[in-house]
Amino acid sequence: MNKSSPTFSPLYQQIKQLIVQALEAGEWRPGQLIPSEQELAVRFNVSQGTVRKAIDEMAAENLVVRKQGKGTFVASHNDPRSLFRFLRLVPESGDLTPPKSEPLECWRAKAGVEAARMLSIEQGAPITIVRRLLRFSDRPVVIDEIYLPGDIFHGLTIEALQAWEGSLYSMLEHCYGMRMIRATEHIRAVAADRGSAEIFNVPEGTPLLSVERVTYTYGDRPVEWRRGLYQTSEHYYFNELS
Amino acid sequence: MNKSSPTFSPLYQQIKQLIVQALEAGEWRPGQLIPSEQELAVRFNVSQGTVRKAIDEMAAENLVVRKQGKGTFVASHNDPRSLFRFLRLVPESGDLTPPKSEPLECWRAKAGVEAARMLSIEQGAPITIVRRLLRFSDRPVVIDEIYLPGDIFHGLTIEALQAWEGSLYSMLEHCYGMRMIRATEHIRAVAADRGSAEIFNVPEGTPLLSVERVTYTYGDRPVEWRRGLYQTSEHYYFNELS
DNA sequence: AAGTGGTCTAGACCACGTC
DNA sequence: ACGTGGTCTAGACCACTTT
Repeated sequence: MNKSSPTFSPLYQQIKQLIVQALEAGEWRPGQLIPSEQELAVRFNVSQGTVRKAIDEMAAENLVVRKQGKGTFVASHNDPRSLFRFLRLVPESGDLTPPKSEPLECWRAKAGVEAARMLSIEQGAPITIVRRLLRFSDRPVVIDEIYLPGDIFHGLTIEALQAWEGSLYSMLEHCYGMRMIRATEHIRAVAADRGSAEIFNVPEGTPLLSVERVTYTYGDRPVEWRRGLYQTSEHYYFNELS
Repeated sequence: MNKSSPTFSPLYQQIKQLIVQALEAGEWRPGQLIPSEQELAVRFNVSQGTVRKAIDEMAAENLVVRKQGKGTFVASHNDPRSLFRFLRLVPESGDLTPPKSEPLECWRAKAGVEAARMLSIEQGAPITIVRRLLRFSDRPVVIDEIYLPGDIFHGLTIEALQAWEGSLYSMLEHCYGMRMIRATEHIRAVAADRGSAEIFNVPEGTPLLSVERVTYTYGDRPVEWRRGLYQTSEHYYFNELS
């Protein structure tokens, strides 16, 4: 049916896009079961094998999670397994208890040049900025400054952030239906300025990791820009190259 | 054939292991063409689809590279595409010309406690240590100190390192038949000591990225341990989270 | 024209979880 | 017993590369 088409794309890719669109439209919510491969095969009028290959790719991209004998589920940031997917900081001690988030500030502003470019929005568009502290075993280890497009995440307040149990992404997913899919990070070593040094209780000038992240949702749309300062005397950023 | 076996493993996984063993044994060298799926199916007495799934996984792990119409090739570090797979440092300018390696020292020693643990060898076993500088556009950006098991990489000299055009891994692959498959990195921010500061031509105490890497070959055997210091004022470590 | 990997189908059976 | 995803097979055809 795609004979000699210049914009050829395999059938399973087309099916994948249809399923992703259904995900994006919220047809099934994070954590929920999606229809079985057989049902989807009937719905899209293709063989089960073609649906399987589409879902295989989606599972590889962490969009869904397969569970043998049970079915396929929409991936969710509530799942504790996905916590260290985006926060790659590990304590030297090996202690795996998740850090505690302590919101410091939350205010509205207009997007500057840089924030507008990173978030692909108009300069001057409304944004919400969150500053927060992450504590591992009560010790301050991460300071995050988070830039969010205001028209997506309207009504976000520091009270709501304080009240939420769990990660920021699980909150944004639950309250705004926005699922974070992938991110890119730019990492540098910088010197602690006055403010950070006080929070971390280290001398000014102490080397810190600067981690700039842009996070994308379905369709590679950027929906978050943040800069983190990581205090790495007792923690390290873990990365796997393959 | 695996009916109710407690150590059940899918047929395609067994085939994959057989092919990996053939790779490890050097039956086909890096860069070379491996037999077609049909030939392998006959050789192992399974269907082509089963061989396909085995090779699919190997391609996902960068062990081999598929090329439609041509065949499947053993992955090689000579391939320029695999350069930035292990060196995730990118210049701010976006310039993609590969850095130049400048070997500084190369000497033999006995493994200390740390090197022995990282390389899974006996303490006191012979090792070779290489110090080198990486220049991007003639500017010194990376200092590496590289620990290699001496019994694998015997006879490695600074002259050989200086003479080799290309990456260190492509040399180790070509001269010692040792292919680096995957690596883990621990990243911290540290202050430049006297020696590094001089080489980078920055003030002592300047924040630098410390990147500790353990590299593994087939069968998850560690064969390299290194510590890199990255000067990140005009470059950044790039990472993709997915 | 021939050979390779890539796609698509259809059917059988297995392993796992739930009822 | 049933439904789910997971494996395995066999065959047809497509897209790409080389001869």
